[in-house]
Amino acid sequence: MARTEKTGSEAPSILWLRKDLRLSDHPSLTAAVEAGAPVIPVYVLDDETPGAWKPGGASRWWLAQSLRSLESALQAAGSQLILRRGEGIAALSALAEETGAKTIFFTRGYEPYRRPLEARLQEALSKAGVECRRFGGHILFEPERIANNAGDPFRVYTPFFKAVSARDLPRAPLPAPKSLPAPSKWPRSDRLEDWGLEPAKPAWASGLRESWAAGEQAARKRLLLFIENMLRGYRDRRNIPGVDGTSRLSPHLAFGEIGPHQIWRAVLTAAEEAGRHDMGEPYLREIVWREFSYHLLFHFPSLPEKAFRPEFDAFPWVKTKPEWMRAWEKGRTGYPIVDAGMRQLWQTGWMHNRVRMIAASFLIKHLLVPWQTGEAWFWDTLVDADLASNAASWQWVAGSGADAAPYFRIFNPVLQGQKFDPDGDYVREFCPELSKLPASLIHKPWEAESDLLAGAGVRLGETYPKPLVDHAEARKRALAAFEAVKK
DNA sequence: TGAAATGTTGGGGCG
DNA sequence: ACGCCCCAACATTTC
Repeated sequence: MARTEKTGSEAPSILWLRKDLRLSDHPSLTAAVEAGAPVIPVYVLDDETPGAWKPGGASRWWLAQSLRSLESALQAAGSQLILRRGEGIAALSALAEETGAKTIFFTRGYEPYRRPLEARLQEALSKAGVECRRFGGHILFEPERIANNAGDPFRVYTPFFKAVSARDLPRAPLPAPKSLPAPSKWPRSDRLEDWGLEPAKPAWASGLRESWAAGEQAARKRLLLFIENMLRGYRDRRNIPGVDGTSRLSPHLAFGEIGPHQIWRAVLTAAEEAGRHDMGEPYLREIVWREFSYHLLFHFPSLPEKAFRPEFDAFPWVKTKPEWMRAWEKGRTGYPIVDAGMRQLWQTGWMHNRVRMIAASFLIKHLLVPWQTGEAWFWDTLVDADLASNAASWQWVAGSGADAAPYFRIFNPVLQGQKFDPDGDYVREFCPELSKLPASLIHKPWEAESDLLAGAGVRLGETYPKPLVDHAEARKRALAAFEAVKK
């Protein structure tokens, strides 16, 4: 029987990896292994499929680290990672032909450009006699299966959360296979170094290197650390950017180094063991926000480009001022909490969620720059860049999204700073030129007496910028602009 | 997962 | 003692 021929001439399967760079809790990997044929894992760097959101700079850096990590994990399991570059369908068709593969396994995606890609792949390969087998795993529930009583997708978070909570618990995570059956002959692979995923200037990536460890092992370690030390205090600490109170799992989730089922199960188990059934809820609500974003993107594929509420198409954005945009990007707006956030993003590829809301609100409402412009910057600079979460969150802040913050809800960057960074620790870390200011003034240095500023070594307009816009004036202007979208 | 404007209340100063 | 005003402090409404 062919079954006894472990490494014989049996037709192999291809395991097409994308945002599922892990071995555990990986339904398509498990299915490929259980199918019994040799498995050829492949990652295709596809910068050519039209309409795709190509990974930005920070994501490409992370991807390189993650692929390295995955490669060694696969080797430890007796396998390899094949790297190919090019248009996805062509690359996979070629690989199937080279290897004589009869089946291709993959995890489905929910982005608008991935869905036609998967459909066309299936069409192309079936003509060549190759079977496509598609699995879930990236989110908790398939979007087709979650709907309200009318059969429509949810547009409001709370009912969505209730509907999801009422379902059976997400399935138990799958264990990683001990080993992957290897083909007798491995196909050619690109060299990762030749892909140029990491910036040529090492200075740019040094902050990323210092801040993160990519890969499945690091992801699981972080989850355990978070559950062990931080879950209990999450409700109170999650909004304070100056403390390490969040999970920081977002980049691991974005690349599929860990799956939401694993997180869900681990959090619930920890809560049960602590005898506090509801301990995990505040954090799991955030996981469900991610879920909600994916479902929204699935049902409304234009979410990354177009306002969910069409009346916002008429919004009178200010004609883009490149120098304002540059100031925001580089953390030179003159509002310390905004600038600290934007610098954290630039240096570490990540920004605390509370500060994301403040910085995004500032760009949209104080500077009246279209939310898509900020979305594009985040897409390029975030290591956790994720089309669904990014698009849904920017639209949430803009007020144009499903279940969004009302437009007139305008964050006051001074009050937000004082409320969530009361001692100024966060600002001090990322805006060191302000670090000698007292907490009472660190969020509004322009109100400090000149000798106090001098004593702290601050020269407004030189060492640290004056506010780009006056808050009260900007607020009035934003509210006036809002009149245009009121029906 | 707001902020600011506006309204209300009640204590205390003062003629 | 009384009415009047001022203005925190808190509550409600509006943006």
